[in-house]
Amino acid sequence: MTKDTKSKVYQEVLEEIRNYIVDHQLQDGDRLPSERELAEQLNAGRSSVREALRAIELLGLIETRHGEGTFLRSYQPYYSVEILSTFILQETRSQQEVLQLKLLLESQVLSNLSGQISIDFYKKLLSIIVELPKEKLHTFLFTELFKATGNRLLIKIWHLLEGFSNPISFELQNHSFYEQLLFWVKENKAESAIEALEKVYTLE
Amino acid sequence: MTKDTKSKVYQEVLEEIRNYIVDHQLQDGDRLPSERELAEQLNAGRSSVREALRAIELLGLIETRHGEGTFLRSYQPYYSVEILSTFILQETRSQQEVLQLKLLLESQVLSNLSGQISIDFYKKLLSIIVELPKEKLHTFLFTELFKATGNRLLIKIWHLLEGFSNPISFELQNHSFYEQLLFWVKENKAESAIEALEKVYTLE
DNA sequence: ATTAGGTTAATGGTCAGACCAATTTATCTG
DNA sequence: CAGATAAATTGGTCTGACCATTAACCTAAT
Repeated sequence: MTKDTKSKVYQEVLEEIRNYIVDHQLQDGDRLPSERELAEQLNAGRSSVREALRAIELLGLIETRHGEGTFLRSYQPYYSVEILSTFILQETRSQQEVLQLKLLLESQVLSNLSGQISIDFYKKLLSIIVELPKEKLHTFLFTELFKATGNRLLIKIWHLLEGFSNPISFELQNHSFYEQLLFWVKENKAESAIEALEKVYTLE
Repeated sequence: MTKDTKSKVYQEVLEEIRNYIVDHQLQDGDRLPSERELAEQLNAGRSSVREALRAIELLGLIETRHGEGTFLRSYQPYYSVEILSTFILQETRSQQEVLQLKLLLESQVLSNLSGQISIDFYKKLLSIIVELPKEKLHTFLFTELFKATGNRLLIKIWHLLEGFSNPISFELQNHSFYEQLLFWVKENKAESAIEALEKVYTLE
């Protein structure tokens, strides 16, 4: 018996596209082969190729431009956030897990950067924070901090979690909260920052 | 000029399906109309309907069963996360970053469980460790520890990192190393454990 | 030589129809 | 009534056709 090796064509296409990207070392903005080319190369129908592409598109990994082609792009939660938000609301458990992991990553970055950020960087962030609207504070600050760690993979995964958790995120904190957070990190007091952050995540 | 009002059909179908679910108060396990019904009701081609359904399926919101139909299911981000992760991992390609993130997650779980594991659990793990071959020690121990945290998403992502870091993994440690690690966690000395773990990851 | 305008080719967007495969439902038969 | 059989339903896939948009090319007027 050949086990459950029968996956749908569009899933195989998904795999192949991934391989193609790897083999050709495609970067953000690079163009994928046309739907017709892919269909022929992968020995599949164009409709199956399209199913795969639409799925990837909804995830926000590619961008399609009519008449031009299909292009790779840096991950951006696209429609997915909107669609997912409708469904997630009931599923508190998985949502809880997303938040938990998000908190974990954020705590770690605070810890990693504790006492490691320069005065200039600190002042720069502070000056931007002041002018930002309340709802953008969290994303901005942590995006910058994650960038500072230099780990792109970390950033991507965190962004991914951001996208999934956005609609139901925790209660918004004001400017002083994030200024305090940043201050603690600068002063090598990440424990205090993490503690405060955990409090925000767990109250609901 | 009504500018950006031209969205793709499959996106409108997405919307309509969402509305349908809300209007009919569908629960997990409930069945959606067939592809042909949807196509007719929404005045769209079946292929467009399928593009929408495939996209939702990849997101983990529905499940399709050949010959039966399409069913709502509890939201599980893990499937799409897997796809996304593979894309992201392949894209960055920096094994260093993978290891870094993997260490991060492992450190965090050690810290989380520090002083939290029961004697029984400790003894049980210890007894298994003794009998395991050297190359399975790391995966086993951390799999159990991650399980203990109860976050399935966390486990999933960590497993992915495991898979990708396999070829370039660090030098294998012997049994006593992992026994020591576990001991530290039990004794609420996660700092020591993390320190030892970091040393293993960074030497090369 | 430059440029404006139009033609052509490539590409994504969409639909219709056909056929297969898996499953359920209805029907027939003993 | 139970089991076997046939029909209908549904997802899975491919092909071909046509439209809309874009880019590339070519031509002709300046």
